[in-house]
Amino acid sequence: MAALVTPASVVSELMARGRQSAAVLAALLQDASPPGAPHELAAEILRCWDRALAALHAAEIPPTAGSDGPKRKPGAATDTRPKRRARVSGRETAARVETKRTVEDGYIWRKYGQKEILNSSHPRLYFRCSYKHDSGCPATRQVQHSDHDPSLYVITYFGHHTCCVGGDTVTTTTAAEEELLKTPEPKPFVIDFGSGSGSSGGSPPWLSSSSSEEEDDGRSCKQVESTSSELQHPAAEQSSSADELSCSSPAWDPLLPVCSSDWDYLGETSFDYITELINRYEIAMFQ
DNA sequence: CCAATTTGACCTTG
DNA sequence: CAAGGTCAAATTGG
Repeated sequence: MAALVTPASVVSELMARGRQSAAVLAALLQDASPPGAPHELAAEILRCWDRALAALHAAEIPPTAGSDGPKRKPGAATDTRPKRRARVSGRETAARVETKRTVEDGYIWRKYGQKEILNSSHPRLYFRCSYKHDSGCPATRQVQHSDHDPSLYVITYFGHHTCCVGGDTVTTTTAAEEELLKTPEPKPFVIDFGSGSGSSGGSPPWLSSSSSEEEDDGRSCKQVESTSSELQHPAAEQSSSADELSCSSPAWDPLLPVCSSDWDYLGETSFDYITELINRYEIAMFQ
């Protein structure tokens, strides 16, 4: 695994980091300034990262056996079930998030399973993008109580959204979610990005759909990953106004000129640029 | 009636 | 073979 360091993997990781930095930036902006152009710009940057990552992964993962390659003998048993997907763990990049509530990430999730996990006292819930069938969106996520801190939920994202719904078009929240979204108090959350592969399927946390008792209840967000810990700052509680946020803007066009031109502009310096912005906000907020 | 969730069974991987 | 991931029929709610 670690042996293979291909240019593509490096790019992928760098892009993932950039995307996550953008997420931090968006969160910081949300807390540091009133709604406006900076927010929109941050959101667009975020989506650009998402799209780029999705495109990159589409190119990386050949469509060959990627889909449902039923290795199984067709007439096995009596079931009429057409096919089953191989498990994805370990193969795809995953972004892990620990949160005290079900984070809204701009996507509509549909629960498709629940499983008791061996070394965990709580079941794991399985969600996939509601647009899986419409758009073939491969994004999935798993939600589970944290073992160490039962008040935390560990959300793991797999795959990237290809449904173009992220962030703005939708905001169908379930009743349970709306309850959750009513928790207005801003609390600090920790974002710690990095990790080897952490290209999150949609970390701008905000929409989800579920009603299971296992999944929702906290308030603040705490995104945790493995590598760096330098990106820890108090920031906005981001999900409480998710619906207004996402509904207000027209459907985002992933190919808006601002994206492509900004890409060219940012180029190699984007990380430094974002880092500098983050540092500035960090300094400002700690003063 | 339609759509989302629940839940048990099935399938793949290690 | 056990554990984890996914499917889809049944159930439930709007």
